[in-house]
Amino acid sequence: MFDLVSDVDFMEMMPNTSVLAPKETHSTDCNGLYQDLTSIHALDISTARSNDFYALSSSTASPVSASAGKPKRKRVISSIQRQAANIRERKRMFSLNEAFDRLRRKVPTFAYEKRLSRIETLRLAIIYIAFMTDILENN
DNA sequence: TAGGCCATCTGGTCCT
DNA sequence: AGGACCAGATGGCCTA
Repeated sequence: MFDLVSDVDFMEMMPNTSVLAPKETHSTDCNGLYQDLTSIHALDISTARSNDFYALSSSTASPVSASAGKPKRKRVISSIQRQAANIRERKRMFSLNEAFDRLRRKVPTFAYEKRLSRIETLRLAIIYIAFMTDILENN
């Protein structure tokens, strides 16, 4: 497999060619990792809120502010709050991946045998934007 | 089997 | 006070 980011020569690319028609993405494969978001959204995070507590950390291992030497307030959360935070984080990562999928569809690729990884997508997008900018500036 | 990629969990920090 | 964001750790899956 060639190095997609470093080997792609955009000067050889022309708009409206098949190059600009990226292969269908695999946004739903990934071993079912894009699980049913409806179930995630259906979860009622609000119920996870309760009489939670912050605690002023008093242990010796408590973090210390980088700027000041005073002990920092350490957040102590219940397991229910932790679960709610996990759900929020999953939703956040899901929306991030959706954005990556949208970007993948905008970035021209060769008939690629596999989906671009996130880092490949970003690098290719950078190159593509630079290429298009160059075209605009030279016209 | 090693390395790459990804999802998930987790705790810390920032922001409202 | 709590949600958003971030980065590190971990484990699973896939491919060369």
